[in-house]
Amino acid sequence: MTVPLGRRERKKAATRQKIADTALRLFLERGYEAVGIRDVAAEADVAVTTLFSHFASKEALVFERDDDFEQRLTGAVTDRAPGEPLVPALRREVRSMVRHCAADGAAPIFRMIDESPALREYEESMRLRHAESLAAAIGADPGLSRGTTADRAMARFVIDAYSLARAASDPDTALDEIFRMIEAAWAVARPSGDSTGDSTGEAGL
Amino acid sequence: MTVPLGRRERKKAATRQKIADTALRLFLERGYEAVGIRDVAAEADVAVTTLFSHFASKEALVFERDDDFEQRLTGAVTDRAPGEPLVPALRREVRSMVRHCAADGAAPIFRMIDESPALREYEESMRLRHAESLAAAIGADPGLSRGTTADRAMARFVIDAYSLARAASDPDTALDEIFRMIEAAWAVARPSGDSTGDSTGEAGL
DNA sequence: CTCCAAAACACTAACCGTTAGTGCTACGGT
DNA sequence: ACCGTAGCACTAACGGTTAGTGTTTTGGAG
Repeated sequence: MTVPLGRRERKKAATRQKIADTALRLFLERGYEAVGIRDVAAEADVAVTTLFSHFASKEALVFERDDDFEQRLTGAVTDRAPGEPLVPALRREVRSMVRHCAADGAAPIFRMIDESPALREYEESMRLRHAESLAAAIGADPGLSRGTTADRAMARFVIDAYSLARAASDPDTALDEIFRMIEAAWAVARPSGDSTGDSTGEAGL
Repeated sequence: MTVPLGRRERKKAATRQKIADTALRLFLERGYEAVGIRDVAAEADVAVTTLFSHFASKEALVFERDDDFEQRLTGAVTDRAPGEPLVPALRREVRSMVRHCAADGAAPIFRMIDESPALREYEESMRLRHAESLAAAIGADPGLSRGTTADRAMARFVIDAYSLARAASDPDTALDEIFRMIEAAWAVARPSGDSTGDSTGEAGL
């Protein structure tokens, strides 16, 4: 577990990285839709099947580092300062993510995403998966969880905030506004019936 | 506009309906993924290109009547009883929609959707389009709109409620819980900066 | 009624993302 | 030094989708 990366794994990682770099370069040069999988494979000097053994789909080439996003979200919940309330921690993290999208280095990539329906669609369904993880992270904290349904709703709202803020002309203001709404929603979240299956004995109030 | 449908349009509509009916029948008989476009076209006795002139994609065959969904949502906003608040009207409409999904007639279709990743993904991105329409409907009512950002967030939350309730083991309870959160969120929605680009002279307060 | 422009429809052939099938080769553990 | 595994390659195909082209149907104008 202590990173005993052998030659094989290093080579594999190198191949993966080479494919991702090549793909991103070609996409930015010629446009996402104008570049075919066969082009990327040829330019990266690998077979098409090899490319698909590293990436599940063409879109996945663009969101190579999407695990980071997921881990930052769940980390904001699990690693927050002791006693810190949930919503501000999430807001801080989401704000940082949104800003990163507009940073000089990442901006062209996100412009490309916004211009391609296929990529936008892929990103949204990726975010939905992230929401599931976030909901699980919230639900795993006994002092936090307010029932499966409320946790899931919360996670969705947070993802919505990210999505909407990124698309807004003034992301910071939009984010503040949406998180004010989220804060209010979370404040009243308190299951009444809770027939969601995980009756873990609500230690509420 | 008073339905002066000529023979041509009637024939066209009939062809479209025949394709949709055939497709749904085949999908339910053999499973969505097991049926190819060429199968549907052959069974409906049309050319593949004709099929695609009526439906934009294979998935669209399943969600043939998705306009209804959109219009019911926006209608719940625009046609609500005078003086009725927004949130209860939306909750009523969404509840009715969720129940319809579980009704005997529609249940097999929605089970098929839930079992196919392609269909689930398509549905989610369809809902996102519906959310845009809903946000526009809310924004179009001067007595309702609380700014572009809040309206959009609200629309997303409502779509989330639908999605989550449909997946919940007890949809009715889940819907109540989420809408309690939505109600609270809407209550605090009030733009402060509002530099969302459409500065149409905010008649606020 | 006749003729025209438009639109629906058909057919072929292909494009593109993706996968199955089949090996070969190089690496890591023993 | 050896063997099992896993990474990689290649061919060929599948399935959704579209371009290109030509034919039929239809509603409307004269």
